[in-house]
Amino acid sequence: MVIEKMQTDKISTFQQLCREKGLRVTPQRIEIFRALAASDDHPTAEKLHQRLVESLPTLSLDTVYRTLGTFSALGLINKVETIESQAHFEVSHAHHHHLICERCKKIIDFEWPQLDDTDLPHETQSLGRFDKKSLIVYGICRHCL
Amino acid sequence: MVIEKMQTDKISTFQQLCREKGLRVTPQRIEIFRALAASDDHPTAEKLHQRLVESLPTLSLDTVYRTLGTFSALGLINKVETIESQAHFEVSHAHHHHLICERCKKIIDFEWPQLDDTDLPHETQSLGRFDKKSLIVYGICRHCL
DNA sequence: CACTAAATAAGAATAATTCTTATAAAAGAA
DNA sequence: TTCTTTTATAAGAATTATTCTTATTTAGTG
Repeated sequence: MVIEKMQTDKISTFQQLCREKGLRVTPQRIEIFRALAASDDHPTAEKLHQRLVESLPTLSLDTVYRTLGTFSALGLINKVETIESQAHFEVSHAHHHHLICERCKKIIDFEWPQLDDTDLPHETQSLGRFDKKSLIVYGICRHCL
Repeated sequence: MVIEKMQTDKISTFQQLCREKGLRVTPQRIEIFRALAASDDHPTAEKLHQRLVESLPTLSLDTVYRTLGTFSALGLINKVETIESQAHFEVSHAHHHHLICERCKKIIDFEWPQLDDTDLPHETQSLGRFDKKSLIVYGICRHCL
């Protein structure tokens, strides 16, 4: 799978992936993807832009937004939803969920295959076809406790 | 519990609740709460305002935002997080999760006590104290199928 | 009824994101 | 390679969602 490949060698297969999807490989796209893949936090577009202007001084914030949107539409990255106004992003990898610290707003990934494999309650079946589970668990992280 | 009371008779106990919390009972607050309690969708602040200007022609959008913020801080209502930019709101009731139709963006409540009662995977315990689970399941609703 | 603190309306301000347009640069063809 | 076509970018304007400022109004209390 594409996603699996990304995990083992995120950057080197990136150009390949773009071509498969019909996307041009631009320095901006490479750097934005690289920066996001190298992030262990879940940066906002703004934050990524701040990090990237050092290596690409002319990079516009709009390009970061546009590029993240493109990647997200193709499933290369995910938007992480929080209560906050700014969207957070991450490179796609094995399906996972998020812990969010209510104090410092840090977002932590965790996997829960047991949840992924559990069927929704029976009564939801009549409501439509819902499958993509996204769990957010709020609390206080270790550092803020 | 307060929340339980709300379910059985949402409006009539509302004034009582405000007083307990030290909030003044204003026509705006009553109407905003009433309108939200009467909603079976999960309206945005903007949408609520549109509905309310008919009965309260001078109501400002700012007041809707401010009031929803106040109610939310007190736990009377919840902000529902979606990928979209606008926040959605609902009156608090028994803890529940959300189905979101990717096509029409409709938000549907469902309960899953089994999930609520399940402990998080063991390895999350070292990361902090996380308890409030909020599950969103994406898919296609019955009408859009 | 009068007082005081809190809430509101109105519109300005801010923050996040998207759009417009002219320029630049990938990818493919010659 | 060079040319051509098409897509992507930068810059800044525009839009959207939300919050702030300030003057005015009003709920709660004595």
